[in-house]
Amino acid sequence: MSASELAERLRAVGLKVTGPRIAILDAVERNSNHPSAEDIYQELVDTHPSLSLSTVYGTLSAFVKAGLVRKLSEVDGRLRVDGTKTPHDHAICRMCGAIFDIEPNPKKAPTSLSELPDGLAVLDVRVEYDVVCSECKPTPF
Amino acid sequence: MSASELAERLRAVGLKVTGPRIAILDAVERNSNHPSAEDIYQELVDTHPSLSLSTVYGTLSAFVKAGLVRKLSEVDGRLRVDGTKTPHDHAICRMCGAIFDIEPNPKKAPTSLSELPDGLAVLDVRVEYDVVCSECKPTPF
DNA sequence: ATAATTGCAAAAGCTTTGCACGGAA
DNA sequence: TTCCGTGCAAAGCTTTTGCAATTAT
Repeated sequence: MSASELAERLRAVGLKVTGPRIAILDAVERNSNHPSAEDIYQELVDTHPSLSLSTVYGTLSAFVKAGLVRKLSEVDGRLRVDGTKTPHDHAICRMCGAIFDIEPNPKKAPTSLSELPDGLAVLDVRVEYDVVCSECKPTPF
Repeated sequence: MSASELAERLRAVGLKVTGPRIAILDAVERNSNHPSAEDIYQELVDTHPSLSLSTVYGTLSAFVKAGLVRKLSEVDGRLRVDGTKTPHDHAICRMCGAIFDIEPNPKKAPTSLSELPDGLAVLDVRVEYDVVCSECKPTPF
């Protein structure tokens, strides 16, 4: 995806277009590895020497809020993001932390008895909705 | 649940029976508030003055590994546990961190379009499997 | 008796914050 | 011009670790 296309996507959600934001959005969407903030920083610091880790954190937070990227559970204490366009489920190995993409079965709810590929032994399943509750929902006026 | 019943449940999963473990298991199962480690520590420290926070962490970790309690995503950077017997989904408010129990619909996979009670506006859905991958799976011998 | 658990303190790790400078609109 | 974003350093929080004393089996 070209820089101008990335810029357009930033504008579309009301974010100012800056060098760091284009670079970070590009990195997140190109990486299918569910990178952490540190991963993204390390990938970009060679080509963007002035980039700082705190900018990566702030930018990812803005992207999540804007819906540009999806946030996974913190895996072993680290934030992980997913910038792919098509939503899917994830399997996370409790021992090594590896993350596998899982295609959801639209016909039934996920259960810990589900058959998963690649010899993945399921210990538990989490289904979590990110919401805004009625208390926090901003009143029109 | 009585102390002897709690002790029995610990023995059943191969954990030694100790005062802190009984107290913590009891607190987790009685609290339907998805408590954090600190929450549990604060609840117990009055009646168990010698209890330490690091013991709560270690004990919760052992309980999760043994399958006695379920682990949620870290909500705003904090581990949360759920000690209820019947699995269910969760809705987490992005603004205030409140956690709501959601009854799963077995007939269809969860989506961000799902209708949720209590005026909850859904921003995203996460489905995550806790697994042991084939690399980490211990070989029989 | 033996091995595991506990509690304390300190360390580690990730993320956030404050503030001054620079850049986008 | 005005406000927002950036970068640096430092602070903040949660969680983990090392170790000696205690406890369960």
